[in-house]
Amino acid sequence: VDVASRAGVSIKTVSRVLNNEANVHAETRQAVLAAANALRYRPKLSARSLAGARSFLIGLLYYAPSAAFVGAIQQGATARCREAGVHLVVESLDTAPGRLEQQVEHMASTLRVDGMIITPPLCDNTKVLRALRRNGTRCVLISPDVRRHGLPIVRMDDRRAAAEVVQALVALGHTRIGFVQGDAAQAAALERRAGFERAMHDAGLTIEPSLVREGDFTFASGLQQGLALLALRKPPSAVFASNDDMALGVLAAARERNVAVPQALSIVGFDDSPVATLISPALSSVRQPLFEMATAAVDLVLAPPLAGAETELVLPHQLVLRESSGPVGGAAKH
Amino acid sequence: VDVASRAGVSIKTVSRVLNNEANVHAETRQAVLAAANALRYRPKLSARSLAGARSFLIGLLYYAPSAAFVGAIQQGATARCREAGVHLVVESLDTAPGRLEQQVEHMASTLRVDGMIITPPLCDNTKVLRALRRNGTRCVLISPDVRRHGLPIVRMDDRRAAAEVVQALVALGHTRIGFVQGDAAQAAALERRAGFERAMHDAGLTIEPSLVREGDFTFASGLQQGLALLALRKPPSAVFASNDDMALGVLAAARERNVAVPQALSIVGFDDSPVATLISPALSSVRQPLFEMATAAVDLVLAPPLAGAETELVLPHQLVLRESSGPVGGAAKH
DNA sequence: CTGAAAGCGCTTACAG
DNA sequence: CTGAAAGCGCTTACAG
Repeated sequence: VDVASRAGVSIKTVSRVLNNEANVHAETRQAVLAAANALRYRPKLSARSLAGARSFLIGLLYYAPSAAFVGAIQQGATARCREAGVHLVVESLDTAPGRLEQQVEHMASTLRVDGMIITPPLCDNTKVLRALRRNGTRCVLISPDVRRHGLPIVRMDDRRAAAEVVQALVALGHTRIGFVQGDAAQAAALERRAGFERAMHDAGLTIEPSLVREGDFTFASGLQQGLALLALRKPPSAVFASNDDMALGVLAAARERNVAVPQALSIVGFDDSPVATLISPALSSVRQPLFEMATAAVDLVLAPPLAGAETELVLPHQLVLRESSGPVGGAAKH
Repeated sequence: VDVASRAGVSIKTVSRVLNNEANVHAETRQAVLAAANALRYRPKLSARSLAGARSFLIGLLYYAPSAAFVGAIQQGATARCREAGVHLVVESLDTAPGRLEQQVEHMASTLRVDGMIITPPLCDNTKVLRALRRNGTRCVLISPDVRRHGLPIVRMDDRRAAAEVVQALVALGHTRIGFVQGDAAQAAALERRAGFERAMHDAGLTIEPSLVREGDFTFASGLQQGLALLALRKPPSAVFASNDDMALGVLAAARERNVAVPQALSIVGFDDSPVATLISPALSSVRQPLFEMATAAVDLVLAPPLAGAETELVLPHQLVLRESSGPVGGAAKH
């Protein structure tokens, strides 16, 4: 009202200008802008939200995430939200009681976010997704295992990335390449394994069963399988671990057995977690485009409702070769 | 309105019941609750916010934080917010343009959060704090360097924690204890150094200048100072690095010089970052009570406005001794 | 291109 | 212990 009277127009015109609507005379627009500026006027979100169809709030849903994941995702999400003039509401579900749908339902119905970004493993929780759908909440899924939800999806190509790791190792002369698989309950673990197998096959290499080990994404399992691999009569010259935690386990195994890395054993991980550059030798790994995935997810949430219904965005990853991998039978360090 | 008519009362009474106000007849209360339940009624936050004095939103302000920090803080903050029935809005400021006050001002005036949790280094940014104060936003600071803001503060005792590290090393028989300081621009770095010096003094040990090195909290500086310490004519038997990144650098230095850890060199870090248990030997470190600090910060934000004005909460840390530290001249591993 | 009116769904301040 | 009225600050739907 103050802005309107100062600019000599109606509040409706102020609303139009501030919402960048069409059909406002250029001069009128300037006058309103000037008045708003002079008065340091800021529209109140709760009023806009109550009267209109949008809340200017985007939800980000976590369930027991790792610190590195939260850190990377949120950097992208908050940055994009700031640019888009919306705010990011972070919700993490209680891991104790297990009535997840109910928690989600309550959250969605009181808060009325414009859309919600769902991270693993919730993006594969049918009940949670159904509760959200019932509520009419627009959802975007990040890296779901299953892709038949009919919801917009943002992910990377785990299979291809894994294949590229193998190709890089082959290019360094490795032929005996060990593989440590992640938790088989997660599709990413199987995707990475499939990529490993495909690339080995494409390179004309046989996959020796004893070189393919089953871990569970933990450091302990990496250590255990690393020791097992090094104890083989003919150990591998390179090990590709399905994530960084396990790669660090393999590295610890090599240390324990006095196997030089990368001279006698190359190690490559997956995730490019912060720790990769906090150890020596720095760990070769696959950088997941988490920042970009989060950015894209915000865009999809904000996109016209029908536009992205079947969208599946596959963002480019990056293989980062550092000190932990090198030519087979490599020269001494440095 | 629907709930009111179903329960046969006025909307005002419904409001009273749902807000847990006093002065409602027990039977009336039950009837309203039953009606609300049957109708699956959920109060709409934007309407409550517009009409009332609260927004049910708490802001969490970051500026270029580390993934580990965000992960730990947010776990605590989101959990507590869920319990308190409020929502956490995460804002990270643009690191590029530098008009931080303006960004903060815009955010606070449009969103109208009930309060804001400010993390380092913003909690020491006078301009940001002033912009928030001008706006009337209730602030709680996490681990500020300066403590004269007249604002509620939540922190840990860095000095005491550092002293405890030294005491633990002394208890293991160490007398030649090296110290790697963090970035002197951060008060925590100086606090930890002060704690180191005090404990050395209290233990009756002299501080040899060559054993006290200046790092900057990075892995590279830890590596560099670690190498310098090990190159001394009489190297230390233990090194206390002011954070985990630098401790990992010292560990890398020990590896490079073939110094066994912890047999020939004990190493203790600070932060207890996720990586501490992802390496071998697992890193001894000081666990910051970040989860608890976040929880407490939410409580302070929600507390009666005047109550916590001068509050300073110092939460207990924990020294976690793992494999990287051991008795001086320790026996072989295992 | 512009505006007057109604209404979003709650809480507040007041009366009884 | 309960309720009728006004109002929070915007957008919507409509008229011109």
